[in-house]
Amino acid sequence: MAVTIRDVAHASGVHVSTVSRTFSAPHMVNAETRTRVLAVAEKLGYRPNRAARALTTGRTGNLGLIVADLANPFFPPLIKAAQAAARGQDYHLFVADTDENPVEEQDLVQAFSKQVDGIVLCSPRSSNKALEKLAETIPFVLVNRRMRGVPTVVMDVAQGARAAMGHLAGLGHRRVALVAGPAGSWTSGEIRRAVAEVPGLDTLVIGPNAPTEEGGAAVAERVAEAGVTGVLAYNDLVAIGLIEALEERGVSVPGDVSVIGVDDSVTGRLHRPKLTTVAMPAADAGRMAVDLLIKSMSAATVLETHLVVRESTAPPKGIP
Amino acid sequence: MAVTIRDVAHASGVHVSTVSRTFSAPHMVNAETRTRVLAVAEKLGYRPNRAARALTTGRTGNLGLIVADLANPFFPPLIKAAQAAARGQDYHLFVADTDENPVEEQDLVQAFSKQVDGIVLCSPRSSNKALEKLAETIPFVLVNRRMRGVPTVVMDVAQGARAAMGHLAGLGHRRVALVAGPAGSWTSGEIRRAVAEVPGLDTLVIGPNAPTEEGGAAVAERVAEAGVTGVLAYNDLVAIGLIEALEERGVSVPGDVSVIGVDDSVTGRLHRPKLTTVAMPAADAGRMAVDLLIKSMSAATVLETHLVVRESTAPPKGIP
DNA sequence: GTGAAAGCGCTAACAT
DNA sequence: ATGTTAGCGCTTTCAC
Repeated sequence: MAVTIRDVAHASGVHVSTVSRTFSAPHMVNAETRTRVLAVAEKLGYRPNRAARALTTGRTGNLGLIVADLANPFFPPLIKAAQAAARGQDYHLFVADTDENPVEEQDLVQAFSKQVDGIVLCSPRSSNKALEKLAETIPFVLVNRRMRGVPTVVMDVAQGARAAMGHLAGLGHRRVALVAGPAGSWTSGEIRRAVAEVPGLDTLVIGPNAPTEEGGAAVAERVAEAGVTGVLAYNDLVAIGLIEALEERGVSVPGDVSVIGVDDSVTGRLHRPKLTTVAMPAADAGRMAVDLLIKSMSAATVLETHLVVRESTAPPKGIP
Repeated sequence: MAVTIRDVAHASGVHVSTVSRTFSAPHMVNAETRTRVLAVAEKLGYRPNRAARALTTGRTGNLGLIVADLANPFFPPLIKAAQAAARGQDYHLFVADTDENPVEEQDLVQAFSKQVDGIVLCSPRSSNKALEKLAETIPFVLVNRRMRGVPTVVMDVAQGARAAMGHLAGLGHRRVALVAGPAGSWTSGEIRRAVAEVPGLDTLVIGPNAPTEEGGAAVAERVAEAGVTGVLAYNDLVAIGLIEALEERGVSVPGDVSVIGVDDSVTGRLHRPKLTTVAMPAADAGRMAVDLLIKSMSAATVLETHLVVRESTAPPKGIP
């Protein structure tokens, strides 16, 4: 068994509460007692048990971040930024991956719920109903999913999608395809809705598809046979998978078919041909989500009051 | 405040211990009491508090995994495999990123230590001495770092590095460079040692360097001026950064300089020219590390006994 | 099969 | 400034 607060108390001849205070409210304990306790603690290798502390204080000092797929290059920049924001406010950030599985997603929220103070849920795949239930359990912030009553950070992908389709139209394309993302994805829905509004384009929607290279490769056949000359893919991975599979079939990109991705990931930048893509402010989203989470967790927002001096007050009589 | 075991006990007219048993030892409670308790718990939305449970049982059901940089494509496959292995044995896996910072690394181990049952520490950057101290706190398994007394999974990168240098020698290269990795990296040390043994090659060692594209790009000048015709880079990211920076300077790859990476990451496969690289069994490492960790945590390994029948036993007298 | 009670490691009033 | 006491939510003897 590890060394506890009690061992330290014994060894330094003070009470447990004094040891406790030495760590959580140092200014409340006599300087020389403090140094003695600290020395003993150091010698014994004492480490406060944060889980036990959380039991009384209700605060763990941890945040959770849940993503659909860590291997998707969209997420690392978001995670890194979230982490930096968390560290800057003295929180630790723990990450988990749902493998695109809604059940696992809900399970992970539960698993996190008593060990973190709040959760950032990125691109959730669960239904709104399921998310609403979870929201009662623990504070969370959603990224790329809009939901009534839950703090949210979304990226205006609709605007990007319209720009992408506009770019294709401007190049002279008329018959194009949208290779959509997975079923539970809010982003994919946004893109679908957005492209429907772009005039002058005959848009075939293909999907839902897995948000991976495999997902893109799997629809290459249909894209090649559909007679489209332009494609907007759900994300860079899908775009790349599609491009590679098209070229295997002798369809050249962008010679025969133009392809646009979404995310502006490192992967897309390194691919050849260099991928035209819709840039997503992932790092900003990560940072803001954490800031929002921490803000939403603070017990109450304190609004300033100010004194309005009118005519009901005056110096007491006798004071000129 | 969330609903606790006590609320459920009250509402279902039994004692807390019965509710506790309903969840942690269902067979010890009467079937109809159990269904009643379960129904009430469901209605109230009761969730066992795993942190509180951990306080008495000493078991959290969580594992931690710490990596130097989530954005390095080497890690996601490792993490995914580790996660699958953990889920398969009913553990949750929480991931954290140290940003290549040894202090942060130690800090994270501490932060994890009371909320997980064990930690997989991948490519640690801390000193052996620091790691030894941490190893007393909590069970952990090291990946790509060898240390006395700590379970370890390492990849035989030395053999891969020799093969890489052999490949260059076979192609006729004589003056080559090793672009090494960061200071704390065991892998980088292994590679350095390995390449020193390869005969017939005049090897310039450049480093330590950051294990990123920037790290590779930063040494392009030196590589170009060193008059080497072949390079082994610490990893794929460094190799790619180097290649891009060389080509910007008009040095063609592999026309003027051959470059080899390490990791066989997705990123390397998608880059053009397609990267020659040393494949690392990252997924295997992730899976094995988790298996090893769980095995090392089990209180004791139980060895089978068997009965050896010799001559000291016989039927009782009177039984023919 | 279920209840009573102690205790996991820690913090937070309340005393002194 | 320090000690006392009562829990936080849960499990686990020990009785009955």
